[in-house]
Amino acid sequence: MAARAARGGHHGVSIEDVAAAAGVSTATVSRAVRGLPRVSEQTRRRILDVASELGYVASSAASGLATGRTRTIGVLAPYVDRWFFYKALEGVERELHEQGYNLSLFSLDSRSGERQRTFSKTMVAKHIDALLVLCMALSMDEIQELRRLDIPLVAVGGPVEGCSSIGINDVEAAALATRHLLDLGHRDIGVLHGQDDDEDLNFQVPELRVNGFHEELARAGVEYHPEWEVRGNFTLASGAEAFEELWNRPGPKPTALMCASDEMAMGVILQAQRRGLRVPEDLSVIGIDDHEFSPVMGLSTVAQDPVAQARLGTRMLLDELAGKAGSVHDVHADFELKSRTSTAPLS
Amino acid sequence: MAARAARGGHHGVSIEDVAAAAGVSTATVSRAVRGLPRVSEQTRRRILDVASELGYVASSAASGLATGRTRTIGVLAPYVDRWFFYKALEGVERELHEQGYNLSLFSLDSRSGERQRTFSKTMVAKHIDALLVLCMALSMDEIQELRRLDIPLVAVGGPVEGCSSIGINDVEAAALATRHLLDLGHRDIGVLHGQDDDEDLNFQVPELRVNGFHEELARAGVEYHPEWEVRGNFTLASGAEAFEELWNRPGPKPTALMCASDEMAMGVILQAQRRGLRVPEDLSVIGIDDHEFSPVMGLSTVAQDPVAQARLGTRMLLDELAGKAGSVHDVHADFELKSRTSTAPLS
DNA sequence: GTGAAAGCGCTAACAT
DNA sequence: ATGTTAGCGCTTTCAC
Repeated sequence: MAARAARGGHHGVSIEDVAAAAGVSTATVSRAVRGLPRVSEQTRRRILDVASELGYVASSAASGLATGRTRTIGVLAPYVDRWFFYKALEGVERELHEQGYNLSLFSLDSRSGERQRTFSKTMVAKHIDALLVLCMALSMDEIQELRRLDIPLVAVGGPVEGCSSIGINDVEAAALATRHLLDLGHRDIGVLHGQDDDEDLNFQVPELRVNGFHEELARAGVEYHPEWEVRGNFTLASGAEAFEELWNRPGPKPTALMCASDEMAMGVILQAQRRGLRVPEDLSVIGIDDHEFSPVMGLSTVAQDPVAQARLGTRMLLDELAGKAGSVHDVHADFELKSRTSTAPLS
Repeated sequence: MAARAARGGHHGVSIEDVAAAAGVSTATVSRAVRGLPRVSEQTRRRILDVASELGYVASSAASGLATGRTRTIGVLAPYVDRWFFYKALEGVERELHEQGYNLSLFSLDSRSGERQRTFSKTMVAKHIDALLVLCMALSMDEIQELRRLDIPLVAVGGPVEGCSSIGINDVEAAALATRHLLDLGHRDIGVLHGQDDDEDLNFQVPELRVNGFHEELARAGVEYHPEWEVRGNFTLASGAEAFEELWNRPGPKPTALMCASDEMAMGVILQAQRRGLRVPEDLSVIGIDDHEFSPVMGLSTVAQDPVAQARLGTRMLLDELAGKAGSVHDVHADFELKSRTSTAPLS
């Protein structure tokens, strides 16, 4: 109570206060509170007691200045209000706080003013010990800037040039989804792309998924219909619109649709039903992701786990910081077919 | 290029490097880079040039230590992977980065180990200049701890004892949803609660929404049926389960259902359709929130805007930090009925 | 096992 | 308008 009046600062108990109250030097307090050796158990306990009594918490600014470490890692993402991103964010957060690290969020999209993604500037720089990049579409310049930061870097959910990344093999995942449709006997299969005009998202992912689709079709010797190819931007609304566009085109319709994301697949299903089509009787639909709504929607999908991917990426960063050089490396995350009720054999 | 070799530090250009290169003192550099007065335009420009050439960025630890300010504000939330939360987070982030502030995320739920929500400890403390609390259920002890931090505090999306908060009037919002159903002629109305066993979420919100429902019913002189009251936890899955539970109960069924959140409302609709019910012909359903899926689902709802609420809360915090005492205060955010196709007149 | 003291890089009086 | 200097609170040799 009275202790804090001792020093001038109106705010915050310093290490000196603790040292004084415990009758030791600040060096010893420092060792004690950080659990370092070279402190007798007896003094350590006394110091810890005094510290907690005084409500002492080390100033991160001060220790950051002294050590050069902030115990904060940054997350760079184009959005946070989209499935993969908020899931991954949750994963990073959990892993980090289990290790006593802080998470600093940088969400930069082209919406945010003059596209002044000055992240390596005032923002990211000197603030964080490592950086995790979530499916950002980065220009070469931006990547250069990031690398110049000279801190551990890892990408999650989409490759970044010259930087280890963890994520599923998008080509294979899309191929698996496509194969599922083929296995059910479908031959007239359309595809809903994931990319539209989104300049923030990692551009490779959508492309890779469509490649997987094409490859699998080719492998099966099934004809590819460009007129059944349509574009969306990963959102539910875009899925609904894409369906509309596809169905408004003249000519025959596909019996199955492979969508580059669950959100779009759900948009397709909803819009199809509104148009009086039955899923899966009239149209089979499969997605990629396994959104939390998918089980209830009965959406068949190729599931991936962003939380696990993000945790893994975070752990690599932390290991690297702990001195285990080479901890950060490329990893292909698991994915798995989940067959539900939005897909059925061709009747 | 060669400049960084000048000093011992292998990492990072310091203010001294810039000062030396520009032929001025560190004090002048400090003023110049922060846009403070008392620097001639000429020297300022020279310093800025040198600084950018050297890639100088001030160490936040050092300036934090010197000023006592971190230019970081914290966000405390039970989840980040749920609608209100990721939307609000997006809002905070945008507002913050426009002002050159950083966002530090603390997501604490009872899942995270031994419920050691030690936020006021190592985590939050000394790390942030202000804190925004997102619909957290806080114990009295925890609230005490937070207040002891002695930094500006604001709650968004649910009242926190002894702390200004911004959010919609949940009672009125629920009443509005209920009134919509009444106006359509419905008299047999069920309600889907928002709370189940969630100890992390702010407990008041679910309760308030149900209160609004009850009050509106009473006001209209319509009988309340406890057997049409069922509980969920704000998720889609819980909505589906709740519908199932409700419909499995013996006795007559309601013709309309007021749900405490859109996610649950969507779960209800999906499950109802699976059971062969038509929405809205056989059952009208209304939610609260206006989830991004709701327009496509045709879900009628009482819309609120978490992004705007979060931005406002953030701005208040920033204003308070800027010295405008009293900037943080209670605000009731807007909400609005959006009538779509999940509700229809009683036939 | 413990203490003294020199920084870490910046800011804020206070000179000039 | 610019420079000097004394910290901010912690960590970390290096003595003892």
